[in-house]
Amino acid sequence: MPKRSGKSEKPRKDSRELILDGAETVFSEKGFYGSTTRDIAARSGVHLGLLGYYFPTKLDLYRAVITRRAEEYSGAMLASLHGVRGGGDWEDVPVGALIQALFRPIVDFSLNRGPGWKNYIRLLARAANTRRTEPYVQTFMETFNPVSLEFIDVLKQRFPNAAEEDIYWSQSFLAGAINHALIETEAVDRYSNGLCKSSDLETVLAKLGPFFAAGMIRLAQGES
Amino acid sequence: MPKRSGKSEKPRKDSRELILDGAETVFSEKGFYGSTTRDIAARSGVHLGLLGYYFPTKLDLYRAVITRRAEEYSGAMLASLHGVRGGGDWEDVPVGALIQALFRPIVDFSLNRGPGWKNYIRLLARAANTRRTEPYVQTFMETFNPVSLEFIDVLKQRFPNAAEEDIYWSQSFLAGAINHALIETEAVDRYSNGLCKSSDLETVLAKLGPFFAAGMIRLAQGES
DNA sequence: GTCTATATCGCGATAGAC
DNA sequence: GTCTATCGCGATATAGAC
Repeated sequence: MPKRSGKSEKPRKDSRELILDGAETVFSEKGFYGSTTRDIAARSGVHLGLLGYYFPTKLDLYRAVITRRAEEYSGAMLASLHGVRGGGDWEDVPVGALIQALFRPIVDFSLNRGPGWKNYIRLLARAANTRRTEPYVQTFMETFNPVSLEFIDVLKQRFPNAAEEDIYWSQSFLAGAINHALIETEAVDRYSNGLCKSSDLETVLAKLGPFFAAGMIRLAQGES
Repeated sequence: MPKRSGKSEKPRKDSRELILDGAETVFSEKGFYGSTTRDIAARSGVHLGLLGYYFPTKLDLYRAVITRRAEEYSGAMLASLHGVRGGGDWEDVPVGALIQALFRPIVDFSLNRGPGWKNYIRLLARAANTRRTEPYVQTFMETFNPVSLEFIDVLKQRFPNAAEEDIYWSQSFLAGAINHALIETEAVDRYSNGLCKSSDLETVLAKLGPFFAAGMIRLAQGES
């Protein structure tokens, strides 16, 4: 072990964790190709050569960043989604509440769990908006597709009479909107002259619930 | 001029256009940082050094790709948007028709005007989902922000009693959804096992109109 | 004016010294 | 476990061929 010789030494993060933190920051800001390993090494405060020791390739490093927090994150989303059901039937859950339950952990983790989580979530939103042919999104897909599929399954139970394709399109529209918000392009900040802030995820969640509930209900009624 | 000596010679594209075509293709698939000038040169069928002759930097090339089709594209969107008004009042235009009018040229150009346009539109959708701090989105913003602002202005007239911020959030959600669709991540293809195809922009447009009309109406009613 | 060859320098990756 | 040296590829500036 690197930095823990004696018993009462500072429990300082080891190099591997420092690298993951730095990579998380840089990848979330610049994307996979826009990030350089040299920049990641500098921000992590470790020597460049060490990256190759812990993570043979840049792709391995990216995957490790995704994997590190994946279980805690996807678990929180699924728990929150199923928590809103209570003991009853999915058909009794208001659609807006259902949507907000799924995304509540995103907002909480991004706002209240420190910059690491905020960076992580932005990194994931970037990956979600990337073509599936890119090799670096494979790990993201394998890890988080089950969450999306679970949500889709819940939607099917919530709208048992809706056409299946309308469920899929609804989920796609919703995913696009939330990812756009999580990337924080600051487009809405500019258009609104600061009235709306893309960093204000609480407001995003508050608006997103009724907005997409209305859209889903309309589509499910077959009015397309 | 490079390749047109006589009168009856084949009107072959000159190198500059070939480079722009190749760059459009590569940028739309891999993004700015994921694309290499060598790849662009190879796909354009020109020598690498020629890129530097016509476009000093990769950024200049990217900007030129955006600029080449910008006027025709934004003009078509604005014309279609204002065409749906007819001679009457914005408040009389159905919201779904208004949304579909804005995006109708996107679908038409992407599906019926050749691969160059399809690539161009995907490239723009990528840029729209990129943080505004990235230098390479500057040209995109300057060129297409007026279109978004015009649409926002129309929405304000269509919903004169809505809170301003709800107009901005509505536009943001809509932009996120359409960009996600135009990037064609193929996420919906996988979730639906091929039932829905992200390349099927006609269906996207058909679903998107009623879906987002319902969302906007709900938000405009103040039910957030 | 158009195009090619080449050199410089930063980046990803690796073998090996300490 | 950490750092050095180095290689091949990336972006790009330049000299000069046509």
